[in-house]
Amino acid sequence: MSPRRERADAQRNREAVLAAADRLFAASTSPGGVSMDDVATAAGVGKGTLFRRFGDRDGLIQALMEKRIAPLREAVAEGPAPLGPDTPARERVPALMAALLRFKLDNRHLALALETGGGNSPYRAGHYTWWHTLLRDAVRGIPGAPDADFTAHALLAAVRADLVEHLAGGEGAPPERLEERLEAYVAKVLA
Amino acid sequence: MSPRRERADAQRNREAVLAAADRLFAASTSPGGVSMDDVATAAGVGKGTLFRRFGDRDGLIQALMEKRIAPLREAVAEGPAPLGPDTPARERVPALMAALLRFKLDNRHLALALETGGGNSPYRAGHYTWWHTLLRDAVRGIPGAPDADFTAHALLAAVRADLVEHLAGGEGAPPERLEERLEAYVAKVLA
DNA sequence: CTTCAAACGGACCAATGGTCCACATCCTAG
DNA sequence: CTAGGATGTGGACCATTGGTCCGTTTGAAG
Repeated sequence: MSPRRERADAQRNREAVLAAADRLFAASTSPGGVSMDDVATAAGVGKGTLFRRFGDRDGLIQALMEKRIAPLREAVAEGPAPLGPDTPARERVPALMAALLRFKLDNRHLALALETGGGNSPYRAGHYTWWHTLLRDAVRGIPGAPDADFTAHALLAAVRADLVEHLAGGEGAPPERLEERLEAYVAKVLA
Repeated sequence: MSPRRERADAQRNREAVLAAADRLFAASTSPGGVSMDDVATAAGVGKGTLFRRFGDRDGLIQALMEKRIAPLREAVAEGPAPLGPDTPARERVPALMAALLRFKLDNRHLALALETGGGNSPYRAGHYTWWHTLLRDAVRGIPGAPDADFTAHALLAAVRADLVEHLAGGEGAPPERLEERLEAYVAKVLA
């Protein structure tokens, strides 16, 4: 039952891999430009180690993402308003969306890697389900909003990594402008 | 200047490839399950021919898509209301969205292949740009709607192939239900 | 120090998108 | 009808990449 603490070298390697991967993804323009070999090499680790730890490419990216998003997740799960659970729905939904957008802006490379990564849709990732459930329940608390389940999906779609990348990266829209536009849009949906 | 008509065998082969590819994509659950080799073999054609004609995987998929969507495109560009250009914006936007959703439902495999295909985002495909411009201009005609450019992006995001697939395929939502939900959502956005 | 489960690393594998070019086929000029 | 150049063909070949395997090394418990 007691899973016997992680070996010291294992831990060191895990962190090295995570760090290297983060660096590489941030440096590359498109996630596809970073191969698992690259990551292993940059981390000074064999491929076997890499795969043993993270299972597959997707696992690595998810681990990376999880680490980065943890603070936000916590703020949402048990923090104060306007993100925490005690916030009135009307105020919380826009706040959640704004936070998500900001996160994706700040972590474009990772979000992109996660969402456009393998052939498997982002909709199966636990990540997505978590946000969807959260948002859906929040939307439910707003009278007059249409079907909460679908609305949550549609709202999340509006901040998908590649769209954000297209708007902020491809076209040169500054973050604030995007935030404004999203805010207005969300307001309209919840009106 | 006159590009000298396409050779007869070439045409025959092109059609064979298109047909085979369509069939294969329709049959496979995920687009990744269909390799270029598969297509070539199924079409009774060499790989060289395949690539000569369509350039690369993406080219093939785009050609396929183009063929399928042509009627809808035409109906929108020069047909009668509620899709054609003479439709009042208030009525046209929902109609466009409904038509797009239905199209994606009817061509799930293709839409999926196109949007989740290569590492390149769907946002660079001429396909997307066309719809976005169209929708943006239509939204502009509706007083009270927020920023038309962003709204168009957000609305299109709500009918992205993988989301549609997730809702209609993964969960078992019947098409009509989806259409209703989308309609209500769009109405809200344009209210 | 001994022991052994845990971890390592890199050679190896299979799949796949894409290229190349010797050869076949079509079309047209004469 | 024929010849010859343009166009098209096919499949061997290549490079890359995610992922596996297993003989060797290493950390840590006793």
